[in-house]
Amino acid sequence: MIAKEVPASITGLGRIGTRGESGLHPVYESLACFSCAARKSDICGGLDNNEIRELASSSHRVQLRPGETLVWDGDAAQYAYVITRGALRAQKASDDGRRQILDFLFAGQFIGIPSGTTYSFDAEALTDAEVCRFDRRKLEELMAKYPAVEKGYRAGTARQLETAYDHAYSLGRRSAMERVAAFLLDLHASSCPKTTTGTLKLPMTRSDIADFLGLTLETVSRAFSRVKSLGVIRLPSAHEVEIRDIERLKALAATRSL
Amino acid sequence: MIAKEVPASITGLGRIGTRGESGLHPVYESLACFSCAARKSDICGGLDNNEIRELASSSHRVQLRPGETLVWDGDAAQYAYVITRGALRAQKASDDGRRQILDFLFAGQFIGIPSGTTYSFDAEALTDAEVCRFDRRKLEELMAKYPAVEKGYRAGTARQLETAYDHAYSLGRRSAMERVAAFLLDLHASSCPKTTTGTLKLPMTRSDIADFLGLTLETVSRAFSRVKSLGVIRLPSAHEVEIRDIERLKALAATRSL
DNA sequence: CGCCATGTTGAAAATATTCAAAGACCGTGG
DNA sequence: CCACGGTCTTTGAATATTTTCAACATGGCG
Repeated sequence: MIAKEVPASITGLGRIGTRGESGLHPVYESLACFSCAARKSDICGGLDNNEIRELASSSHRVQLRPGETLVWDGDAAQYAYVITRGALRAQKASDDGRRQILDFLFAGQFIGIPSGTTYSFDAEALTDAEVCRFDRRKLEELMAKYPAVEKGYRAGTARQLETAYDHAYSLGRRSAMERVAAFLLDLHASSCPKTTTGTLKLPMTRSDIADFLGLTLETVSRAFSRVKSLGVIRLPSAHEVEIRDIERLKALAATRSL
Repeated sequence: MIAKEVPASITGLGRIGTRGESGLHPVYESLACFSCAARKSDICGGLDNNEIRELASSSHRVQLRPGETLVWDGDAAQYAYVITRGALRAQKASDDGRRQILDFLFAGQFIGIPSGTTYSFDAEALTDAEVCRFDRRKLEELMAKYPAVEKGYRAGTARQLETAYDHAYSLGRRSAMERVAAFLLDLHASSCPKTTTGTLKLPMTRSDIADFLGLTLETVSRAFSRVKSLGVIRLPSAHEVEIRDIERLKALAATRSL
């Protein structure tokens, strides 16, 4: 399965007509970056509209279908990516079929920059998604040239480490109920898609959640039902969660019993 | 408890007499760095003997007693540290007394550099230990001036992330037996102290191991006994582990049953 | 020599998993 | 538009693993 690629420099909302066509009058040309969901992300956020042209000139938009794998754990890391649309999961898989999801990734987050030479996880699309692909060599040049990019990279890496450490605490020390409650709170605070009324739209399955929380899908489902029966959340559907009492949810996320 | 501090620039094995005295003839002056266990570490390893003087001039050696805390989770990160002797644990603690150890740290590893503004864990000495303290501001200057330092920092951070991801896999998806086996293999491959015959000298208690592996100390103790009874390790004492059959240990670390 | 922290082992209890079955949802094609 | 098939979710009951509670052993250190 080959992902579709479009140069970022000619992809943009300022254009009328189908994506990717060219030859229009320059006044209609608009950089995809200008309206990109990741415009304020760690990597792109530190550059002004002129500087970002340089970044865009060495980037391509890549389209992903649900289930499509963007990078493989252990592969040589030639590219770095910034997610511009949709959701992905970062995961470690073992040959006996077990899987640990490390994080769910949404627009603005980057993949593949910190590792020295190889990717340290699989990254797979949960939904239809779009990423902006950068050549890592070129990105290193840009980091050297624009300290803001370097700084953004560092901030992003620091956040990834922090996320990983909090996750380790959950996996090692929290009960199933606490993990599920904490998961919902994290999603709530993240850039996970939400309805206008604030209801979370979960792009992942119960099995994904289970593999993220170190549980089975049945245990996750039971915990969801339990939190619902306590009146703390509503479940309009299996993939929609309305948080009705965030304080009690916080209590559930930090209390060993119940 | 205040840790003792000694300027790194006048601490060294080339000196005769008590640590920290000054005024001797310059020919006896020897930089502590030259014989430092962390000389080849990520931060210091990229600098030559002349460049390292500049690094040393803004560093201090700090002595730690067992149980002493070097940095606190959430505190403003003014300093970065490189471990030069002994062992520390990096951990997350919650106010209800639960604790998750994120990593055991030995000579050469650094603490406190990636985070933007605050430390992301407690770092506490397991043994008598010594760390080399750097002002983070100064270190940032050095990173800008010497790309090798910057590169070492990135390599170190990438390794920390990789370690965290592998740990998440263990915590979320491995059985108690697998975790203990994998832990021993990791220690074996680490810079954890060993006897001349290769026997591991564990600087941590069963309780520390439990809090690292997301288990109870009883479960860890039972797993040690089990691996021992299988003839895969010997336990000359509770804190010494001799690996007798590393292939079978690897099998134990990757097999769900047993 | 004895004390206190640490480690080991056993039995009961709690938590999560496994196996199983039924229900809900989604997209497709008739 | 509805029926169909497959996937995902929920729930129940039995089982397995780990934890908890408890007792005893060990070992370092005054």
